[in-house]
Amino acid sequence: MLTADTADTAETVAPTGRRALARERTWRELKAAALDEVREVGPAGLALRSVARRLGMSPAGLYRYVDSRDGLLTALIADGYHDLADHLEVALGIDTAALGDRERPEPQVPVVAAADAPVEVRLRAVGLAYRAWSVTHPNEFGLLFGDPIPGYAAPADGPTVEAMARVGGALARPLLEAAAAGRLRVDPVLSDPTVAGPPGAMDPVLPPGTDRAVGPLLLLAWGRLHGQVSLEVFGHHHWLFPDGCEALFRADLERTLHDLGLVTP
Amino acid sequence: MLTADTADTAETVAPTGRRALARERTWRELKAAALDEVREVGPAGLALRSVARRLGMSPAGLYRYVDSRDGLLTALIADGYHDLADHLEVALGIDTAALGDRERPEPQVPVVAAADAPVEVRLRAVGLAYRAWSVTHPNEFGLLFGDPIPGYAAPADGPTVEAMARVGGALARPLLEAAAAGRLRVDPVLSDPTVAGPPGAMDPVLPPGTDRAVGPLLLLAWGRLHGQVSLEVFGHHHWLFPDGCEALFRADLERTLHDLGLVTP
DNA sequence: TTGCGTTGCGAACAATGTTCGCGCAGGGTG
DNA sequence: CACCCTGCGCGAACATTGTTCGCAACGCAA
Repeated sequence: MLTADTADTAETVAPTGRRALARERTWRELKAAALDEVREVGPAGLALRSVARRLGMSPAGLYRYVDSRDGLLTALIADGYHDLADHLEVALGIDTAALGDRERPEPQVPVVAAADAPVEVRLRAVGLAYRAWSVTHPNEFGLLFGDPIPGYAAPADGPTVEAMARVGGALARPLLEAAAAGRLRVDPVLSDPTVAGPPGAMDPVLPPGTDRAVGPLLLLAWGRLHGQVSLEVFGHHHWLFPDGCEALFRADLERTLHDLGLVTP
Repeated sequence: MLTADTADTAETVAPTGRRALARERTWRELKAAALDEVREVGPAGLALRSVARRLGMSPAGLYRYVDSRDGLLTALIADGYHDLADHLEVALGIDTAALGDRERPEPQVPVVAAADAPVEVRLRAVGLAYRAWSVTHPNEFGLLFGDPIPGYAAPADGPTVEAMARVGGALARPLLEAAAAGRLRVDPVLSDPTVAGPPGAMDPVLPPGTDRAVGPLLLLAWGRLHGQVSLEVFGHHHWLFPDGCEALFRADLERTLHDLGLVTP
């Protein structure tokens, strides 16, 4: 049983067969219902019996598709990473490589920077898209970046890390372009082996052979974006800072562009 | 009933009386047991019945001290903010103003910068202490900064915001000192009213009359610290970056000092 | 001592995740 | 075309959780 996972993770075999199609459809409906519930009550409030009710199904019936509540959550996490990655790629003008069962490419993002735009414009676009997705999907953001579900560690080959590698790859893309164009000012501190890590780290995100300093630079920029967004989405900025969150985010983003040497003061 | 809350939030009346002392003691034991459980199984895994078992109490008995599971969580959140603030203040050489029932000032932090140290040293110290506490208290970090508990909004006058204001105040202190010394380079973007917010925002953290740009600067620096720490603690950095987290954090911190004009390249 | 407020307990209720065994229908195989 | 059998869904059940209610015991003040 639970062939849905294999059909979802590795889409090697064609999902031919009438039965497999029905299974796939209800599996999608199940995830959609669960995602609706997460949107309403948050990741911690997701109840299997409630999504069963939405589907008009028995609670036990769900276990033909899911091995546990946490398993459903990890499936939603993987989908969430893919959704975020789709948005980031759209912001970069990429037509969302290899979208499988999720049908919708997303039109509206604050800034879209085509592939021939200058790198600073592209980095700005992907940063703003990161925030825009997070602010408009707070509960999914919590699902992806909030408390990890207790006792769970993502299997290194699981769909979760592959999906997360996609968002890392989208964030890295402008940096790689800048590095290729020689426009990236690399801080000597970041090239230090203790910072850059062993060669081969970041392999799932960065192509092999890239400058050792790009990895730390990516994580540094990502961490900055993420910090502002995380504090804002979880209500820590908004608490003492009602309306300036986006402006503050833009200011920090600009500062980061400057730190990377991509823009002159 | 539930006089413990009032006795805990406002310690106006002396807790005289033999009974009040016993009540206070079991209330502390209760919070300690709950905190132990949070440390072991995470905030989402905290079970009232389990802490009741630890205390050798009936589950119903807990409700003489707690109005709900979420109420207990908010009490732990407030305590967590205070604990973090204590660590930050210790790193700044302040003797942890007004510690009430929590008895322990904390000796070991990576860097302690006395009040007469240069501001950049002090800001470094508080930043490193922020990370050190978070990394050594991952589940409490998740409690404070992870998913907000569903449907809960901190009451504006509650103990939670007061405690959080303490950590904001500790982070702000070096910035205020730098501003007072005229050493803070203020980005004109950050003085813009749309970024700085209405006058009077950040009142619980910053003393009135401080430069309007200090608030955004604080949130900017805090967001940077927080982003790196959050990604690290929740396992997103560690996943593709085994050992360089502290070095990366230090690099970003140094970059931030530079952005603030507190250190020359 | 008497009385009252506080404290704790046992039982109970609703809701949750999860398992087990059964029926049943539909699809691939003879 | 007929058959079997695989997969799907269900009902019931069990353990565990948060929470409430009424009752018993106890400390403290009058």
